[in-house]
Amino acid sequence: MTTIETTDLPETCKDCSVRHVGICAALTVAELHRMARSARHTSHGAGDPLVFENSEITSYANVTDGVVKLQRVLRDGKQQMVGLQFAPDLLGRLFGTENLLTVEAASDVDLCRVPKSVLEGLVAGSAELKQRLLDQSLQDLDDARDWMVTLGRKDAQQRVASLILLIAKRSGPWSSGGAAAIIFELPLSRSDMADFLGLTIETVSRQISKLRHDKVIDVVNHRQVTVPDMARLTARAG
Amino acid sequence: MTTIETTDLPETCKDCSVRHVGICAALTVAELHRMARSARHTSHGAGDPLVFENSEITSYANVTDGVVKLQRVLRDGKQQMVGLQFAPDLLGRLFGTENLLTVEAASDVDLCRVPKSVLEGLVAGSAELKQRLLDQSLQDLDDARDWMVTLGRKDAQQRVASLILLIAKRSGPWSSGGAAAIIFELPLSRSDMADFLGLTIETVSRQISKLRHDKVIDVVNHRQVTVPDMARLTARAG
DNA sequence: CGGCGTCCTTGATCGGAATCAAATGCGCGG
DNA sequence: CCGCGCATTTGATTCCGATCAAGGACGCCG
Repeated sequence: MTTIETTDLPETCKDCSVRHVGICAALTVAELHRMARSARHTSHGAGDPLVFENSEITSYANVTDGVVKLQRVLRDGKQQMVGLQFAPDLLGRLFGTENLLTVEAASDVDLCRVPKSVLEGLVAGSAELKQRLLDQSLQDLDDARDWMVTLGRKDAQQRVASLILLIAKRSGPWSSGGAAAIIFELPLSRSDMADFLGLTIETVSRQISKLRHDKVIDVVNHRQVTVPDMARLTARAG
Repeated sequence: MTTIETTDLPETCKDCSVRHVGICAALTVAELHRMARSARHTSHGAGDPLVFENSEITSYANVTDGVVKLQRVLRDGKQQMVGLQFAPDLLGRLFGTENLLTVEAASDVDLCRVPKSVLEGLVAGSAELKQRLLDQSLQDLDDARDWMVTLGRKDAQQRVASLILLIAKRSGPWSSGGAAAIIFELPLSRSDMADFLGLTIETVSRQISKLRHDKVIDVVNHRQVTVPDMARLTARAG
């Protein structure tokens, strides 16, 4: 008896929000089964630690919902965020043996964890998957380099505007032409934002107040942001 | 008649310094021939522009000798260096259509240029090559994230020490145990260093003077650096 | 040898973000 | 409803690095 593809999908994948994007989109049904057999879905609250720096890498994880912070901690306790991952990004340094980063849930997060050996086996067998991973790492590299410019050459005002812009863009694909206001929830606390931006909490807060005073953004409850005019925010981001 | 591998090598590859490393090490002799047929070696003096931001990508290039700067320029003329490439790194954003970076020779540089379509054809056909490129981009990503920490959280002294340390490590593999002094040539001008570090020329110069005064490094002719004790330099780098 | 240009160093002052300190707002449990 | 704890905002002061401004050092070319 022949069935259509969807009925053959592993149970865990059937309703998965990332089934058709990210690395899962690059897999055949057979490969999906192989992965799903050892995959496990987990949920985490905002602020939960997901991976500790210097721990051994034993699994990778697909972000199926929420936002995850990647950070590096200095000996003196200061920390710098080096990336944010949204669904459907893959978490974990491929082919690494040791985690170089601390990973924390920024918002509530759902993960689909896959043992290291299983994913690496799939990568070895699938040129398409390898291609997908290469694409993501190249994109991450572009993003990291963009952020280096922000950290190295922008002042506090431009940095804060850059971050809000970044989140606005990833929150909802927005019609670039339209002048409609964008509304979204910040997945980051002021402290997180400071860590991302290489600033202090106080400076972040002051710059947000200034942007608000200048009517570039509106903020309610510290978290919900409205951007009436993306072009004006973009201009502030340098 | 059977010949040993080396006699079958393309002429251009026979004496090439990167023949056995980087992407070339991942290629079969046949693939090397295919690449060599359209490859072209070029030499460039320090400071020569190699690639302009926003230009179309038409070729990739293997760095066979020297050091290359990757930088991003802001509208107001400020610039931030986002990476350094040494032999045998591959230059050029894979699968991109447009250069997002300005590329300049930091020192005298030799390149082996390959048309975009030729290299991409080879990548499509060789899992090993794809793997090698994935490895490099993952390494570049790790490096970029390391540097984000430097830019976001370190003070001027630590930044300058970090850069000298980085160059020292890439200049000559040094026996980590030994206390022998390391001597090397800086491939970067003060201005380049400032661009890399998100500082001004004056601040870089002052910090170098301070490191010299504290006997952490010795400098002659502005360029030749001696590090008597790597551990002490590492400590200064934060 | 002397003059000039470029790169680097050093000094004086200024400004923006960090730090120190306090007030306000807000959620939560009693 | 009140009081407590935490995150955020706001204010005052300090300090590091940018900026402005000279002064060397070195190489190149006449």
